[in-house]
Amino acid sequence: MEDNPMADILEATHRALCRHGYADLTIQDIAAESAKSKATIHYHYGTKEALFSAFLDYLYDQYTAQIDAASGETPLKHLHSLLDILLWNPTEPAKQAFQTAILEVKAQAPYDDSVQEQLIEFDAYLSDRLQAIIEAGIQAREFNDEVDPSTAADFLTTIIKGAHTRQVTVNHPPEHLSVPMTDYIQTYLLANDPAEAPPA
Amino acid sequence: MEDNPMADILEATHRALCRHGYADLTIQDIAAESAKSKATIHYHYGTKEALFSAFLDYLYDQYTAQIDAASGETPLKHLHSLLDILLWNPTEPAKQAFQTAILEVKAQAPYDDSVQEQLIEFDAYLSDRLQAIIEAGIQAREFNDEVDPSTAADFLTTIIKGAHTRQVTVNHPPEHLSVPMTDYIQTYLLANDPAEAPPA
DNA sequence: GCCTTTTGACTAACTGGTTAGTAAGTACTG
DNA sequence: CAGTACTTACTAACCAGTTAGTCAAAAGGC
Repeated sequence: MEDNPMADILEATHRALCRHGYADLTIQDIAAESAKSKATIHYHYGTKEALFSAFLDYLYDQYTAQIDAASGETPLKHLHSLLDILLWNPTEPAKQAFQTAILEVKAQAPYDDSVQEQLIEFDAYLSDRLQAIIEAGIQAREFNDEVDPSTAADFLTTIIKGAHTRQVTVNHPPEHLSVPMTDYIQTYLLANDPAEAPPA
Repeated sequence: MEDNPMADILEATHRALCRHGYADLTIQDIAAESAKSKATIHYHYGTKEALFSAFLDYLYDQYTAQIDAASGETPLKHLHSLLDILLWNPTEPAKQAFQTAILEVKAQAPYDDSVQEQLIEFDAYLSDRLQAIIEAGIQAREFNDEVDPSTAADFLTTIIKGAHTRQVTVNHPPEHLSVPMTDYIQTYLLANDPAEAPPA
């Protein structure tokens, strides 16, 4: 399309992945989606494995950009903005197929060191960003300074990943997280003038 | 082995699943693991899909039994016992392969209604048991009666699933959950004589 | 002898990857 | 500018390997 065959193929991979899932993703599917022949895909990327590794790099850039797009006047608002992007946003059925395919890839990580290394970077980026927001909140005296930013960021990361997994496997809407998540932030993270502590 | 070919095949399926993973699980693998021929597997279970559906039923019984094995003198101890079983226990590398295979199955749920229905039962059983424990804790005045048992059980379920996903995909040890999880239970669930509230 | 269980041999479908070859554009050379 | 060499992009045809599922025949128990 845009006179860049390599990029075309990556975009076609994205579409084919959503349409067929990772387990059933064939070079032929990608070829069909890119209006090229199967051999052309091999010509540009060699093996299927090499293509997919390049695709994960391409996804990583999108992922970090999405996370960086979160913003807010205060650390608390920044945090909520990030949660919006990661939890309430991917409810759309269009992105649901993508979430499913990503979970398939995650499940393949233990069988493929290269994939696992790349997924670790995804995970670390999110966790690091969360930690930075929490540290900023503490510094601004908006968050409780007794909170350990690393532990709390790790906890939030686990919750987010759990929501994604349950959404894919049992169709559990991430909206259910809204109340307990807000409560957790309110009670744990915020620098409470010790007035009230409303539980879930 | 035990003069019950059907059961033998299910156990062989378990072993083959751990050894090869779900994506690479073939009837031939199961046959090899059961010391039977491929055709014999088909004779007893028909299609691969039917076999795997029966295998999930078999797993469900094990899963619920494992959850029911949790116990404690008080609801709080009961809850910690259950978390022990679900989080700190599956660290052993033997069970790690199994966790990985299960995540592969979870990722296939959206493509197979039958699998998804079965996985929903797994999820619901855990969430229901957690809810029952929380309700018992409230009734015993050990837990805060302002907590909504359904919401809290759902939150805990999501956290547990998130820990499993991260353990498989990025080798993240569930032990990291210990501190924030204990804090959450302490601060949220427990009926605090409003003395102290130590965050993470 | 009959009914269940088991098996080896086979097939149809599909997959990743290879190869020989085409077409079009670019760079170099005299 | 004409001709040649080289490169990029692409393709149809093909290959080797794998897999779920079938089937007729053999083995085993009662």
